[in-house]
Amino acid sequence: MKKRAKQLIERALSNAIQAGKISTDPIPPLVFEVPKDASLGDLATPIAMAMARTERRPPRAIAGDIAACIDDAEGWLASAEVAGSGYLNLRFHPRFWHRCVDEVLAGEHGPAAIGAGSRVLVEFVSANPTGPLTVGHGRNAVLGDSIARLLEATGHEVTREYYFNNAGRQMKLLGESVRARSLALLGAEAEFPEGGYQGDYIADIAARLVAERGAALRQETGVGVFKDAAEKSIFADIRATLERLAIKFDRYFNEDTLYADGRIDATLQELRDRDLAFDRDGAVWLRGERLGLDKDRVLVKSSGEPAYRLPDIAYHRDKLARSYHRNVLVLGADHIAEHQEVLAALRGLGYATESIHGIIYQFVTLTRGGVQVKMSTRRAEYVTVDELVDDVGSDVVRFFFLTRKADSHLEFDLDLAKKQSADNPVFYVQYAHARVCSVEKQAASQGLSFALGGDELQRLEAPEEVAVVRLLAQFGDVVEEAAAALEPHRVVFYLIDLAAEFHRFYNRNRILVDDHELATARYFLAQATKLVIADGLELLGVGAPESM
RNA sequence: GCGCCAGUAGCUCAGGGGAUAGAGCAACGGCCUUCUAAGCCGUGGGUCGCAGGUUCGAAUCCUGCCUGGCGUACCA
Repeated sequence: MKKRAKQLIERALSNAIQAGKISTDPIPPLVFEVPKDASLGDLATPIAMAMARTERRPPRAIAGDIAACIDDAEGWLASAEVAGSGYLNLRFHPRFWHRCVDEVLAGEHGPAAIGAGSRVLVEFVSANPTGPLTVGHGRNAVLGDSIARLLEATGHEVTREYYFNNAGRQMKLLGESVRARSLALLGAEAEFPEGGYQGDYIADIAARLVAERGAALRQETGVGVFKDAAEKSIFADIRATLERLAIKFDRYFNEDTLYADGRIDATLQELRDRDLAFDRDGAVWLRGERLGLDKDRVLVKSSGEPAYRLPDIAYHRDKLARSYHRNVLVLGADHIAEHQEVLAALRGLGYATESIHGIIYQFVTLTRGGVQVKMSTRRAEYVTVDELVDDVGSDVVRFFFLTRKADSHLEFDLDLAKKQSADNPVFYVQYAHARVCSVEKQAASQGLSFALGGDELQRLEAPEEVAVVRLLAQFGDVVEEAAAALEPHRVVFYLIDLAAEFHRFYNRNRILVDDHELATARYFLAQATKLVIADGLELLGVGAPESM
């Protein structure tokens, strides 16, 4: 919708310049907004107000000149009026709306391929394989996957990647925890490690291992067998959980490969070569001040083990070497500092980091009975994604996580999600889709069939009918803007608006009326709505049920 | 102390230079002999955290302050 308006006004502006009516150079950005009050028109631009100063004329006069220069040969506009303190308000002609419905029915309503030719890596989840995915990981997973869907829908070539932290101290601790539980099952003395993982899943893994290997485990001196079993088991569980949310990755990048092929050492050496790393107290440090950080940070602990940030830097070097046009990564708010360190180190190594877009989402607050629930994976105090999906289903979980922008804290009220799931707006949107399907069934059972032959859509004259079309026409704009901003929540709010307009239309008008021409017009309006809702829900990874 | 994010209706949140600030939930009152009432219509509800500043115009941008979350680990 905005695309058409933009073409018209851009041409009007150049006409006005040629006619000597406007001299501002350069012209300020041409933006359109949908007026809150539909009586003001379908689209408005404050461009004249933005030029008032340089033109040294009242905005209304400038807007009038632009309006007079509009060359609308195809007749899309019904009017272009100057309003308020200098808005130029456009109102589309009914034939424009009919065209929009036609486009939806023909499947031509989607966003433009603004990302054509652009290769994008989306890294998300990247949870350590030390336990089940929790609510916080759920937000990450759903956000990342929906961002990837938006990018794909706008023509980007997307790779979904999970950075698998299967190296380091936490994994060792995980192995020790399993070892302790296993030996206990075999009746041997085993001290549970300090700060070890206490979840039931550890005992389950130990039980399976004992069943498989028996008493031979008592001879295991290392932790390797236990760690490998735990990693394999937990990884399988994580994958299964993600699949329940309809999330699949194209690639799992294993952290241990960075150790195996020497890239950790190579990265450290390059940092040293550039004097960005130095030794102190038996550890190797990243030189903070030179990189614009507030202090020095440990790269290699005095124990000889790299701290987490060194492999992270090496991993990002690998990503950049793969030359994606954009590198999106989804991170919890607790990783902000680390993200800044990685970016600083990369710049210090001479890399351009403009392609990296970190989406930092704020924490999920979990409340139960109005009281906040504190979570800790190690103490096994958490609510898992699996539990949520068990209780309310994948659609509700996904939709819920996407109804807030990443910057906002998200309160997940467990009581509300579990007991009153029918109040969730996801049903409101899905219901609109199901209602259209119901109308289709009803029509079929009555032996009615509809076809668009010519002017039927002209019968869509009621305000609530036009209001639905106006929203349908915005779908492409919304998806493009959501993809550009990497903000799936825009699609969520759009769908709620569209569902609301459809329900209003549905309640005020019967679709299958005796007047066949009118019934045809309404039937296809409903069809178009159904198609757009299904497309929108698909972007969110939420199903569009045919009946509810 | 420093850094990032947030503060908008009773609650949860959209809007993030532009027209009279919106939605859902909660409260109250209406609407099913007719395509799904998981719906619709109506009513009430606001110092947009506070104070300055920039601007023709500020919930929106800038500065300071207050409150909350998260960081500020030789945890990841």
